Amino acid sequence: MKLTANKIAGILREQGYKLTPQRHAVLKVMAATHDQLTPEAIYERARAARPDIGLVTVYRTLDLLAKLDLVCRIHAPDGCHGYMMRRPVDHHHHLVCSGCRTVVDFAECSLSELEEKVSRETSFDITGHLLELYGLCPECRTTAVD
Amino acid sequence: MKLTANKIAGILREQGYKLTPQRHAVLKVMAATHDQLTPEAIYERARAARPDIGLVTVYRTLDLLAKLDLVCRIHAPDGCHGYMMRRPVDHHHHLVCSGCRTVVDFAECSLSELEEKVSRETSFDITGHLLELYGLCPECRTTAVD
DNA sequence: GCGTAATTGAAAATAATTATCAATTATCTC
DNA sequence: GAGATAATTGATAATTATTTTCAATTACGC
Repeated sequence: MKLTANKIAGILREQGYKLTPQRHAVLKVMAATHDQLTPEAIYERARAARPDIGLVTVYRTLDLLAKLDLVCRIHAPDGCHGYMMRRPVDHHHHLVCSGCRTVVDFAECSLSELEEKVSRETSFDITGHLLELYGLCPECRTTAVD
Repeated sequence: MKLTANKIAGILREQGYKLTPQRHAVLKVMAATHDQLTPEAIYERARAARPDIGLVTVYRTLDLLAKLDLVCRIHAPDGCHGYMMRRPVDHHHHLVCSGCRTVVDFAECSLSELEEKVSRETSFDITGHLLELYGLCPECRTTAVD
C-alpha cells in the first residue's frame, strides 16, 4: 500500500492538523519522487506548484511529517540531511547507492535476534535501530568498471 | 588492542602528516573519553591542554582522523554531529542511550547474510553499512521508571 | 641550524536551521 | 455561506555549524 499525497493529507486531518496548500505542495513533491531530497531541493520543487511558499514552511512541514512518521530522514556517512517519503508503511531500511544516491528500500530485517543478544549483554532496553546499507547500484557498478 | 593517542600519533607520522601539538591535544581528548563529543566539546577540552588551539583546527583534525578511519562519526535520529574514537579497531557498531547519550560498542554483526540476500535481490554491490541501536541504559531506564 | 611545505589561527564567508511576530487562512459552528 | 478562532504562514532576523582564505608559524628531513 503506497502512501499518496492525498492519503497523507487525510492522515494530517485526522491528527488535527490543517491541510494548507503549502503542506499539500510539499506532500506532492515528496510523493512524486523516489529519491531522497534535501529541504532545499524540496523547497525548489514545491515552489513550482506554489511560488509563494517559504523555505521555513518546508522545514516545518518536514518536521511535522517526520514526527508523524510519514517521511524519514536519510542518513549518509557524510551527513544526514535528506528526507524521503516513507514508502512502505512498515518497518524497512535503506540501501543507498554511493554513486548516484538512489535509495532502494528493503524490508528484510533480521535484527531482533541481534537486539536481544546485545540487550542481554549490555542491560540496555533497546528501543530502535538505524540500519542502512551502502553500495553501488547495477548502473553505477557498470560505470565504475569502465 | 586499544588505540591510544600515542599510537595514533605514530600512524599519523607514518602517513606523512605532521604531529603538531594541536593534533596531539585533540588526540588526547578523543582517547580520554568513551563518549561521543561534538567538535565544540572537543574544542573546549583541547583548550585545557592548549589554550591557543583554534576551533578550525579541531574541525580539520577531526576530518583528518575520520579520513584515516581513526575516529568515527556518530549518527543519531536527530542529527549526526558527534565524533568518537574508534576504539575496537575492528568492525563494530554503536548502541546509543537515548537518555544520557552514552555510547556502548558491540561487535556482534550478523549482517553478512542480510547483505547477501539484499544484494541478490537488488543487484547492488554492497560495500558497507551503518547500524546503530538505540535504547535506554540501565541507569536511565531506572530514572525513567521513577 | 635551515629550508620548505604543511599546518595553524583569526576573521570572514557560507550554509543550514530555528525563533519571532504580525498577517493570513483552514476549519468549526452556527 | 459568514464569522470566530486558533493554527499556520512568510519575512526577517538570529543562531548555529562549518568552510574558506591567507599571512604567519612550525615540524621535520636534511
